[in-house]
Amino acid sequence: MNIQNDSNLRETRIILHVDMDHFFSAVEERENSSLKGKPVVVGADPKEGTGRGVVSTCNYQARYYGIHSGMPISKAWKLCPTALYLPPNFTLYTHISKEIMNILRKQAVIFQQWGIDEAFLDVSNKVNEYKEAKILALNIKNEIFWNVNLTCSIGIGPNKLIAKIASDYKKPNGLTIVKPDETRQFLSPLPVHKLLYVGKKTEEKLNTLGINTIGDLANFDSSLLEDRFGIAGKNMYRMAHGIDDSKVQERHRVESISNNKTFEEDTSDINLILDTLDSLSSRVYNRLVKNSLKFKTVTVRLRYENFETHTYSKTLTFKTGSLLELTKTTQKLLRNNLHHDRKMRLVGVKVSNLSATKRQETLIKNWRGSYGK
DNA sequence: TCTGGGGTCCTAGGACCC
DNA sequence: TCTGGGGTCCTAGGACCC
Repeated sequence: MNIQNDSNLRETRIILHVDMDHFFSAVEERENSSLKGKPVVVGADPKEGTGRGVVSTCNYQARYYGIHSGMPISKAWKLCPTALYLPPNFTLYTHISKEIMNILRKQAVIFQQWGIDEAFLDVSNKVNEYKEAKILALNIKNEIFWNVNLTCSIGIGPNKLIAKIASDYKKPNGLTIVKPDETRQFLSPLPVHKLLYVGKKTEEKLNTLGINTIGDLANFDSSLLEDRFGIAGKNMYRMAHGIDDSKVQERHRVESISNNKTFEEDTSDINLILDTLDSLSSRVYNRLVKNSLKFKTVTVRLRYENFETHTYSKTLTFKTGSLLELTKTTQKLLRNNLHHDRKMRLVGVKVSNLSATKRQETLIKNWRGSYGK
């Protein structure tokens, strides 16, 4: 692999990554000022320490107690029973997210939303140097604060990877700039899990190879990484050298629609399981209709009490938008694969292999027509 | 610790076609 | 009688993201 050849490309772009600070709990604090200064946890109902589910987001006061997103809500309760526990209000968060994304989209022609509260902006055509990019970032922070009264952290770098790691470097309300000639120094001491797509499992495997920091990874034998991790190993090695050619681009096509339900208590009540499956199918169907989509593949997800999870899918011979077809298929998949000797923790329904219905095709055609495309 | 819900992408084996 | 090579689609599982 020739690292040198890529440096020209990577030095031509200036990318911003904008990340809202503890978004859900920040919104809750904004809506109710009496929460300010207190530990706030948004997530599942803790039920005095017996609740299931996890922490979605928590503010910095709650983090002081060791609480973090993804943590079981029962553990959060043990760490801080006096924190304020709130259920997530997705309707509100989605509404505010749209306001924020509209502000950001106006700042960059090349824009990509990433989750509900993050976005990448390619501002290469808008600013000439990092000094200008910094001014732009400060303006963005001001505009967001002025309009929605929330703070964000921004990272600026020569590609998405660097920008993303930089936005996480100083929080909350941070601004971190990493110029192309500073990337190596910036990345080197950071733990490998800071890299995009290096999660818990990959980090463990890397640690056993004696790789702990991104610097360790950059100095490791690239062909050995490729042998061990395949394409992912190749990408990791490039990332460790600060190289990332991926484009900032908005994705609009939906690949799948799914709904899952974890039972309040693990159950072997077949009627409850079937009723839940049907209601999940209906919810998925409603979203299909709303988006004018048809499906071809149906997947049922079963999770047992020991957390063992299986997925079973069936691809139909035709595309359909029929609720009857969906419920028939999910019920069949469930009946053919259910283990009756174990209690069920979760069931899920997913549709994929999606395509537009006639109605959506017409809408797209009209939209293109009105824009002269 | 006892693990949500909504997604995307990748891998690997097998069926099937030419 | 023993067995190709390329391509696509399907299925199941898994890692990762917010």
